[in-house]
Amino acid sequence: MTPTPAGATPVAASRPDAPQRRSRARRGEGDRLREEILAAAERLLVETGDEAALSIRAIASAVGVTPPSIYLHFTGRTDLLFAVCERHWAQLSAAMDAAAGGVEDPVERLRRRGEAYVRFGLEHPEHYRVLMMRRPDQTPDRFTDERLASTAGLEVVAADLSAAMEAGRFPRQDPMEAAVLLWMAVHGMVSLLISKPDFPFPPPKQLFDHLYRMTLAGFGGPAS
Amino acid sequence: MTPTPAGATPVAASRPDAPQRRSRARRGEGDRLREEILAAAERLLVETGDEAALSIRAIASAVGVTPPSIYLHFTGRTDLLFAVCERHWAQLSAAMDAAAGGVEDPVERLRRRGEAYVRFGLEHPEHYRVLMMRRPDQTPDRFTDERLASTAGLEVVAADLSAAMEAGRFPRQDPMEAAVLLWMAVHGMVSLLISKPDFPFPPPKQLFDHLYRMTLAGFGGPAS
DNA sequence: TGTACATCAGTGAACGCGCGTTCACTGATGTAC
DNA sequence: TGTACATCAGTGAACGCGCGTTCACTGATGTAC
Repeated sequence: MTPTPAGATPVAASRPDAPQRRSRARRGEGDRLREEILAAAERLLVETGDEAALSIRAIASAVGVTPPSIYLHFTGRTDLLFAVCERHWAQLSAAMDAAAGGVEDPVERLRRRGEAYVRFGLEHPEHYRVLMMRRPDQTPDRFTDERLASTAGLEVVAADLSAAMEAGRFPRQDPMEAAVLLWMAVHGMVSLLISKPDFPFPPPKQLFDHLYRMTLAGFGGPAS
Repeated sequence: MTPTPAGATPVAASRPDAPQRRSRARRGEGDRLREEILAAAERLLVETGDEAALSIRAIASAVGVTPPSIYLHFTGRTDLLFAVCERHWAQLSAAMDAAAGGVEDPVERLRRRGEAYVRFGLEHPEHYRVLMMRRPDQTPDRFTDERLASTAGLEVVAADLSAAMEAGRFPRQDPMEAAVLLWMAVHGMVSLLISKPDFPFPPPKQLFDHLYRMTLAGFGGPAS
């Protein structure tokens, strides 16, 4: 994911295929290992699709290093796990911002953010599971409240909803609460599709269109 | 949960407080242990709120029996775990049926079923997690498709939606797909409330009312 | 330019833990005679 | 009514596993003199 940091002079620098030998970092470059650990953990998460596969030993062996080395950069497994999560949060909200970028119409902005949210979830199911579906006692406190709200983009959504209400495109109501409901709707869609992949759901695109009609465009008149 | 089966003559029969000693079952009553195991597992699930607490050893000790005894009635941990789940499915759909029982108006029926669904989820968060949020590879095949659909009550919801459409109370659309969307909406609400209990959500009742307005009652006109 | 030395990136071996599962067994219970 | 015996509900001890984490260590790298 992250490109190899510049200055990695050694020849056999961590090839993802043969993670057997790893060249020791040079004097000031101890942090190189930290990045490699995070990258390997990320890769393991994607490949196995199971957060449980991120054991200290598995990660160490994926990097080509012994387990104790992990502790040079992380205080323990939990710390490492959340360092990985940290990146996912940024990705999700960045994906939504990118999708809405440059669009003026507030309803269309909402639609695009919703689509991006669903797409992120379906394309990174295990990331989404860690972010949004984890047991709360396995989620650190700093990943709640404002952090969570900004990741889901609640303020932005509420602002677009307000604009839509101003323009008479959406019935007047508490924009923040409506934003939460929209969040719950897309979350329900993503998490159910992730957890029950064998259930004969309609295709995601069709579902999302229908959801959009039922919650946003459908207001004020029957669906087509 | 289940009452002690009749004929349990022994004096110190499994008191939930002091599960130390357990009287051996009489000759034909080997199945008594099976029930006690299931009850203990259920109790552990509720008390700890963590499915991971249901280890063979923990359950055995809760019953007052040694670990190998479990294998007299279950082929392994997985088998036992899903035997416990089996009961939750029945509970969820029974709760919804009870809530809608005797109500004629289809929209009101939908509302009551939705409320019951949310209530079940919030009152039994760990049950709900096992039922609906588990990794698919940790859920047995027999818990998908028709089973899942009937637990969520999709057919009944679709029927009520059809009736509501007939009566002009809801815009015409594919009732089964709309039922799936309503399922996703309540699921999103329940699962997010469960996974992020510290997030400053509005109170569940208010959320559900708003959700109901946005999806069902809100169609055809602005919310109050 | 050469050498002693501090620093720093890691290693190797081991710890204790709880887990699911197995196997050979025991001892109370009921039944056949 | 009394006794040998088959049955059945469990037990006790142990297995191998992967885990997170620790501790004392090594050996290459750069720096001071």
